[in-house]
Amino acid sequence: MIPERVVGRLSQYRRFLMRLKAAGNTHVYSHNLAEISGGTAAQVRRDMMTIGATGSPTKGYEIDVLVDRIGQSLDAPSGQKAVLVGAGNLGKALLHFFSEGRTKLSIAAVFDNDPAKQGQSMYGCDGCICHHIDKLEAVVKESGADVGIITVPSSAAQEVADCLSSAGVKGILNFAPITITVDSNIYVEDIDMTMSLEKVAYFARGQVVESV
Amino acid sequence: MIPERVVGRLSQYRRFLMRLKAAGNTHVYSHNLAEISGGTAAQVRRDMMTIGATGSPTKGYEIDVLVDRIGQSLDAPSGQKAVLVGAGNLGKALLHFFSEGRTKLSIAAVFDNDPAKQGQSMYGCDGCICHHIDKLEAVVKESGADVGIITVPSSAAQEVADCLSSAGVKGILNFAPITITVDSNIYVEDIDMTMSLEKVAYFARGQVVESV
DNA sequence: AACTGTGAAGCTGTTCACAGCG
DNA sequence: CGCTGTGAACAGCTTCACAGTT
Repeated sequence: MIPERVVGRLSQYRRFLMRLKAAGNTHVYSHNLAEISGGTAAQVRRDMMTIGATGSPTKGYEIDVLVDRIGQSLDAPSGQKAVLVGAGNLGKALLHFFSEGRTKLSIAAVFDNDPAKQGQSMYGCDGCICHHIDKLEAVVKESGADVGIITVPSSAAQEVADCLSSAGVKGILNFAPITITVDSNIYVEDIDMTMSLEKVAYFARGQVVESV
Repeated sequence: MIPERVVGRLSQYRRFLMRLKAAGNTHVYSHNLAEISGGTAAQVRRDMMTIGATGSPTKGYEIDVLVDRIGQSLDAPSGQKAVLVGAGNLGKALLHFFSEGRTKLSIAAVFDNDPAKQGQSMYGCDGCICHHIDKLEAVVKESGADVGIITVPSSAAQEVADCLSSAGVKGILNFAPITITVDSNIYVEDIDMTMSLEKVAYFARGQVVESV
């Protein structure tokens, strides 16, 4: 089991590697990866150790091999599905984001309470249509999705989390700026934009960052 | 200077406190705050120590006092302004998000390259209109904004970062899934949704989390 | 010479544990 | 009693430093 921080960085590395590869490169050095991840070369090498990837002192790491190794470490071999609840601006934005995903992870279905949105086909969701939330459990079970994404307003977030939980998802990505409580065997990751903005605002002020 | 993690938690605490207050409460215990922040009571008390807040053994912390203290620690006394670049779905979602902000932080202006969006008035932005990016430097300087939010596609993110940088912002909240490089005295916070999703997907699989 | 792989050291943030208090 | 405030112990991650490799 890979530590959370490492998983995050591996995800970053991979995206960068794809980009490098597309640009025609075949190898990278640890310090290249360090640059984009905001870490050090030593840290990158540690991460490589964690997933058992190795490189050569002269050439660095071979991109194809590395991407493969990261995939073996992070991806479900047979693919993985997520459902998105909340088809507002944020939900739509995410569909666009994730649809460029060449990974083994796809959005299987979209749900929303708004009758006007139901039946609408959603970009990025394999031409699927937007369902009423009543269908959540059925769709999750049928599709075998194990990840839920919450992009509904705070007021509805807990309720949606409960639905997802009883539908059987194992992980939740929560965008509502509120703490949702679910069974402890479900992994919850919060993206709290308000918090991030307040952090930036704080550090943008006066705080001089040390330059070496 | 408060550590990054602490700033994040303080932001969370405050939001929860506002909610408690609205519900008619006057006091909280450290363990209440621990619950919503996913930490321990000891950690909450440490955080309180960091900002010099104190409570009483019998009543806990007084909400009004605490909110005030957090404000003194995090907020710019005279308010702070941010500009948002990229008025797509994500940008619009953020405007809605942040417009409920009762804090001292507001979105002063929105920019987008799309001529169809220019001149359009944007919800949540004080009735302001969407500007062409050419105006960025001028608007930033005039409004005194010191935070920039990047919600443009990856391909344009670095360019926007450069504009923001030379316009003089001191902090950037970057939603593009790519590492932007700017002068080291600018604080950059990345919100990498793809990474978060991949994390959730990873931990949703097989990984049994310890229950106490 | 420049990079990888890694034991060991170092840090930073977290938690323990307990004195003090209302 | 149950909670706060805090020195001290702890844990996990990060970085150092250097041997090994090509």
